Amino acid sequence: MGYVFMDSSAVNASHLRAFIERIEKLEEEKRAIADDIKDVYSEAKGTGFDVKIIRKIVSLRRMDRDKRREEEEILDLYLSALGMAD
Amino acid sequence: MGYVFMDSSAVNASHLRAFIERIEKLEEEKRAIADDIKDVYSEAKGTGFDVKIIRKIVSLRRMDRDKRREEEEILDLYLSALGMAD
Amino acid sequence: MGYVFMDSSAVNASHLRAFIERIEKLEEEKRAIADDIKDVYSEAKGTGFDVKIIRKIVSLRRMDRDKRREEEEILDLYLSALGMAD
Amino acid sequence: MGYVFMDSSAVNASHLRAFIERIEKLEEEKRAIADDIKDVYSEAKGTGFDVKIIRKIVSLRRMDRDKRREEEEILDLYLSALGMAD
DNA sequence: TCAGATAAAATCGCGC
DNA sequence: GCGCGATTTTATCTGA
Repeated sequence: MGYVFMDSSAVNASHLRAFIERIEKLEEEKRAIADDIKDVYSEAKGTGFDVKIIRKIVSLRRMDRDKRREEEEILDLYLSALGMAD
Repeated sequence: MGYVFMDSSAVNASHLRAFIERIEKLEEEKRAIADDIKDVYSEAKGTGFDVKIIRKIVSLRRMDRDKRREEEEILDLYLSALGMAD
Repeated sequence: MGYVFMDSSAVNASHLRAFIERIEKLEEEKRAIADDIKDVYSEAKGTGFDVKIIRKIVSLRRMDRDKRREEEEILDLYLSALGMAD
Repeated sequence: MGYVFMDSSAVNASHLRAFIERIEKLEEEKRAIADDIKDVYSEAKGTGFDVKIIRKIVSLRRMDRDKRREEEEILDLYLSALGMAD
């Protein structure tokens, strides 16, 4: 703000503003990517694919990934419980 | 309400009240079951089981069920797309 | 399991299985009630009510109840402190 | 795939695969940004800010933006109706 | 444009 | 008290 001496409210306000700007910038980027995803679905649809099926495939592949990760986590839990954790 | 002739606001209010009471009753039941679930976890913990592991097992089994259901759904989608739906 | 003598792992496994089954049964019941609640909202909607508003009413009433309960608890604390608890 | 002559199924499969990969890549990026946002909130919290309040501010500012944009759109409509659109 | 489904954000509640 | 997972509420999207 150009002032050398600022009371703590001003510092706070300035910090707060910075946080908010970073968040809003990131949210804007996120929204842009969401739009890109929508575009890809549209393009796929325009090429004759069934969007519903593609969504389901993507969803199933995500579930596979999630399940695999959860299985690794529970393995770690088991090993910990057995005192064999790395 | 005991009145034979009610204007539509009264009818509305009465209906609204009935809906709200049904919802609140159901939510109370739901809360009671959530408490029961908590009790089972506590009991398991008291028997020496690791709650975290049980939660993970329950979660994995739920994922299995979900995945199986999604796979059936996508199969239906494929069959529909091929004009072979039942 | 039909065996008279089981080692502790088997006992453990059997207990664990029982806990998991109880939890899953309760979770299923909870889910069923959640569905019922959704149905009531749908029915209300079909009767011309605004679901969003009903949700808000239910939420406000829940807050009121919680507030009242908390006030009663504070009153109990006061009474206890005064040696006048029931 | 290295083949000059592919039947249409292979072409389809290849196209489908490409769409799915693009979607998954974008979803991964989106998730990464969501994580970044969470990190900023955490950082703000660590600096002593109330996350709930920051969320509310961000939300209000978003509403303002939407409202402003909507008002501009309405203004454009008016101008169009008057044959004064840019 | 609306309902119904899907996904995201915010909130709640638990265990550590 | 804080992260983390579950739940709930809100917003978005798609197909009719």
